[in-house]
Amino acid sequence: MADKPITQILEEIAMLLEIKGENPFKSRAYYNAAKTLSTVDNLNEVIKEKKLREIKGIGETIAGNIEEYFETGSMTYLEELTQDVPESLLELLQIPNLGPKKIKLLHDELGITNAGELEYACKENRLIDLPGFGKKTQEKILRGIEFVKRHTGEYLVGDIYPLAYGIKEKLQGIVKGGAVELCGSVRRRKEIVRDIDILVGGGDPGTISSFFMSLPEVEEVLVSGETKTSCRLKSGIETDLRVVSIEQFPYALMYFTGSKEHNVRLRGIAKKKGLKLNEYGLFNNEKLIALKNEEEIYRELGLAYIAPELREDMGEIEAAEQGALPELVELADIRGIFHIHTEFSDGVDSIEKMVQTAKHMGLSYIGISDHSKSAYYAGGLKVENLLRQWEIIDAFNEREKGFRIFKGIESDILPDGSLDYDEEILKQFDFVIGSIHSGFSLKKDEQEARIMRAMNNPYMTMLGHPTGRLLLSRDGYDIDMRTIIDTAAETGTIIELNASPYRLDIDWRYLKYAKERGVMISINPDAHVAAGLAEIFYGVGIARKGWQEKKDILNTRTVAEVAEILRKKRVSQ
DNA sequence: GCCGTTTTCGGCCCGACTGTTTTCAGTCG
Repeated sequence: MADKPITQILEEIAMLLEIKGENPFKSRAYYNAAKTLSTVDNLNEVIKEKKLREIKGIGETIAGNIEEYFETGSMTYLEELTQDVPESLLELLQIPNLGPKKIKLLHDELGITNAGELEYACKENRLIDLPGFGKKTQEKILRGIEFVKRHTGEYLVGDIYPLAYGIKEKLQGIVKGGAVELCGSVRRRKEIVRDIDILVGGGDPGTISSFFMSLPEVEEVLVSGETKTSCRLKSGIETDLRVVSIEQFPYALMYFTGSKEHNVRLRGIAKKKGLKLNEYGLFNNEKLIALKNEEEIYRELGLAYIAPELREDMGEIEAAEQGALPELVELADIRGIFHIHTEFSDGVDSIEKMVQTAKHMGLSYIGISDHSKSAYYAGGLKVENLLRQWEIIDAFNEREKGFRIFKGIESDILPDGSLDYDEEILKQFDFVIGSIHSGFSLKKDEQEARIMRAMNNPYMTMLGHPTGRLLLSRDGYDIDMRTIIDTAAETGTIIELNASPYRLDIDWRYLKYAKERGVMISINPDAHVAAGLAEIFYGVGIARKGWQEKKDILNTRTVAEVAEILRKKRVSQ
């Protein structure tokens, strides 16, 4: 069976077609097919039963290609394509401001096939004379290459967590009576991870390591020793497995969870008490102080238990000494979800499907917020479509008393800081998320002024994805987040913690400040498909990293409380 | 390449911005 997921193959074909300069709609057909298939649960079955053609967007040609790939492990069409356009050109699409047309020109005129060659060509000033290029473009491309290089070897937690969790589960299946835990940045719930650390306590190291190395996820074995095995997975990420005795497990868990900075502080505290702390134990004159879990180790050091998410040496040790740690919000505290797109704009699912999924998750309300009219690319809602959506929502709320849909919008914040509809419309929403989707490169003071003006609008309930960053691919716009948080505090505006693994924006490093300023946070998945609601999980992880408690989060509140909070800003102004 | 009671052929989302131009192509969202 084939190696790469079929959706990835289809996307690659789409990109190759773009670079080749073929009919753009042909390329889009492949993109669309990839997107559609990524939401099909039992894809293998569908392919086997020859039912691909029944899916909208999959026709004879694409279905045939997919079937060939599944039966033979290769695809003639893809192979033909890569004869003309080398696959290595695809990596150039990662570079900002570089699209298929320019890449084709670079390939045809300068024979460039990868990022390294392109960088060299920039340094040699060979791009300047190409038609459509100039000095600025060359500089931009060079900066873009730097950006991409800075982030190689980094992965989105959303891509890695399910993978890591799956491996953990498999290991758990063979380690009887022992313990298996994910450590490192994954356990600390960082937004970006560089590797996966897995710790096993108990069991035979040889057996466990062999099992790990033989997993289908593994591409190659890098290191294979007594207690440590390192593999590169097919996804490219390095994964370290360590096997220790069950007695060593808590100390090793603490040690391999990190962060390094947190560990350094802990070892310092141990030293002051005349003790020694390392991955094998806490020792008093070489004599092990036997402890059963991390809680006991922290207690022995005179500290309250510090949750993994907080272990960044950003004030948690001092707080643990003083018994002033926060009681962190938990996934189970979430009662409802805002920032949901539906088929009315660029989402794929209906309001009903979203409600159904939310109910299934045990939630008691959702807030629908499709794009506003200026967001053409995302099918932003004209007023007549809004009215149609409101009718559906009103009818639902009338019919079902146990679940509430809040009427909202993700309104573009226009370049002058105004919102996208007249007051007459705005006042009919239960909530308005104001977001920036254009004009990313305004000067810092202009961008801040724009956002601040929007926040001063009494109808803007919350600020969506405050920096607009896309993790590992685009920096956020240039703003001082503290200024924005201050304005949120002054205007009573809620700040979104966008839970999409691509964003995780506001950054957790600012959440503590937001808490100090009394700014309320809403953890929003920005879901464009029903399955996206589950991404709230990543948002809760980030909220915990930012010291957020249940009371700090809008969507831990009951329907009645939420309704009251959403109204507060507009009646107070 | 896909789709269809406006269509089996001719559409398929489109406007802003940038840098390159002298009226526009490419990229982005």
